[in-house]
Amino acid sequence: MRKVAPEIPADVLTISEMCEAFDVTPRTLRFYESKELLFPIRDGQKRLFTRRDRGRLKLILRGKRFGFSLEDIRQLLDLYDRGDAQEEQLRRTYAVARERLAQMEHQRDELSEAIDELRGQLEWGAQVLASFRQPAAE
Amino acid sequence: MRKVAPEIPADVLTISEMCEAFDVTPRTLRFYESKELLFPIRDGQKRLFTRRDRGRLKLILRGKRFGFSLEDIRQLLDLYDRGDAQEEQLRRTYAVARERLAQMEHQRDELSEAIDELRGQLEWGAQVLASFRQPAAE
DNA sequence: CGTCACGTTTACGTAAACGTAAAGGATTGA
DNA sequence: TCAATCCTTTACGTTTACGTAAACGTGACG
Repeated sequence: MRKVAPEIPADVLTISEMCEAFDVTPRTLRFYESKELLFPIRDGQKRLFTRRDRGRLKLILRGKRFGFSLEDIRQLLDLYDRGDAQEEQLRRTYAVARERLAQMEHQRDELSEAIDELRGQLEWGAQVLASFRQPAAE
Repeated sequence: MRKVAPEIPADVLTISEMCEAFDVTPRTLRFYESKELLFPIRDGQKRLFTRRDRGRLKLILRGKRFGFSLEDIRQLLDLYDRGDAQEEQLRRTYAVARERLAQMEHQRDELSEAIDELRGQLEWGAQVLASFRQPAAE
């Protein structure tokens, strides 16, 4: 039974429950904690992840999908955290996000170009392969 | 003056000429040689890059634009090299390239999704920012 | 002869985001 | 009490594509 003594919020998850819930490994959660992205409370030795941690992890994973580095994410999270000077913080977050968006669009465009070029090569390859089957008529 | 003695082809480039021509660093060229992607000949200590090396480097750089790893590129280059069993080799190269194309398209699609999602967030952010300027009418 | 300029080798460093192993506490059920 | 889980910490390993530093060779020029 979980110790009832100190004030441990009821809705906390153990590390394995967290892993289950978010499909990550324990190593990942400990790593994020070491990087100050998460701040689970302790029940003796054990980590207990609060609702706040779950919210943060959700944002972290979303950030990763956006291609932000963990360090970027940490900074953004810290901005939300402090909650003071709301407008200025939001403005900065907004700026960072816009920059990142521009990067991603650029990356997408380059990728698209490479895809087109590679498609061209493939077409050529396909024709050469076809010519093996049907030796050139000329 | 370059030693005239042994049979050194005339159209070779020194390492710095290569760097100039392809906009890479010496370290890169030595690294590629160590990975058996390039095979410059030697004039004493010095590397001399032949026409063949230049052709290979061109392919290497193109391969990198396609997002192939150097190891992938090495294998493909080796296939071209051996030049035997033309059809089978080409077929395999073709297969590898198609696979890579699929990967790239997938990556592009994911990126596009993330871009759209991020755009949404930005729009939201912009509105919140606007609301700071023009306190909510309700 | 000294000293640039250019080249060489060897080998450790870097970045990110964890993986993986070792060794050991703590709780629980049989 | 033994063993099975679950958890912990510490710390080295992985991957890729080079960067960077140290120490030295070689040839040309003044």
